[in-house]
Amino acid sequence: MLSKRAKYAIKTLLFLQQYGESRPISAKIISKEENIPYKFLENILRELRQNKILKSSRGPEGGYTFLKQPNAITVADVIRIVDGPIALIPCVSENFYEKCHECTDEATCKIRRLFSKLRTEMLPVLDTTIAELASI
Amino acid sequence: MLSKRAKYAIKTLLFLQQYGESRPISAKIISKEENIPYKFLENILRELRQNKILKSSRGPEGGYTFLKQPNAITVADVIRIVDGPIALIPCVSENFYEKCHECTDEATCKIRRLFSKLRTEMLPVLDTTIAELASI
DNA sequence: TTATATCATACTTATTTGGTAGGATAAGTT
DNA sequence: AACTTATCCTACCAAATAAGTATGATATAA
Repeated sequence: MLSKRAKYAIKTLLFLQQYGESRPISAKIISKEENIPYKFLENILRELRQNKILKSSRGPEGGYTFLKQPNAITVADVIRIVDGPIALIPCVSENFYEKCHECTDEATCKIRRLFSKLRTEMLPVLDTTIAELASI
Repeated sequence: MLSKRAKYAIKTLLFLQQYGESRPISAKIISKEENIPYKFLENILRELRQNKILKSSRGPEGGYTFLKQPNAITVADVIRIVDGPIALIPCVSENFYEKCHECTDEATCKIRRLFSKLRTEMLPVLDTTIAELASI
């Protein structure tokens, strides 16, 4: 399951794409409009900034805008930052690889093979950019 | 992420497919061979039995065999029984549908649209049967 | 009758998720 | 300078879920 955190993050980026082209948008506004708990949103925004997706400006009229362009940010990027791996088992993850604890032979593991295929099918869908997603 | 429970369940079914055609296989053997904590495995086996995937026989020489045939059990079936929905957000799940809490309009929700497509891509992969998976 | 299994309920423990609290810091406005 | 509006940061907390255990009852073949 996608976490609320990730869902909020995507919603936030879609909101910024729609209203934040020129001026920064504050967490307060996003929180109110997208129905996201304020303090929780702050955490998410910080994470997006630390990962070079957004930039921020302080003070009145401050808020958040894109650092990376919306047509260069994929949904997969956001999920990886916020939730971690796309793959459903760690041993087929490209970005968060981990050996399965009980697995004796990765090369012949049938589950691994299936979930590797699954990841392969999932990725193109999640490689949709925020810009594309907004215009769907 | 796939839970360990689900992974163990699939491994168990693969094991039965390989060694349990004729005689029942005990939890003890599966536990040892597949490296699954015994008592935890018992829970999983019970769930699979209650969901008409396996049947059991008691006493010495007892154990578990298929009730449903391996070519009629899909990986998706197992995941649904053990973990719940395949879909990554509840509002696009066929078998475990739930409205998203903050969502105002499901019909126009772009996230919903994307994750609906994602589910559509995932399903054919997970509709692989245990029999097919064993012979991959 | 004994050994080997499943069966059932309940409990525990660790991790993750979804937040909150409280205050520091920066910047624009008056 | 004071005030307001905002981000920034660390830490904490509560509920839910995941993963695994404990204890004992029940059935069955030898």
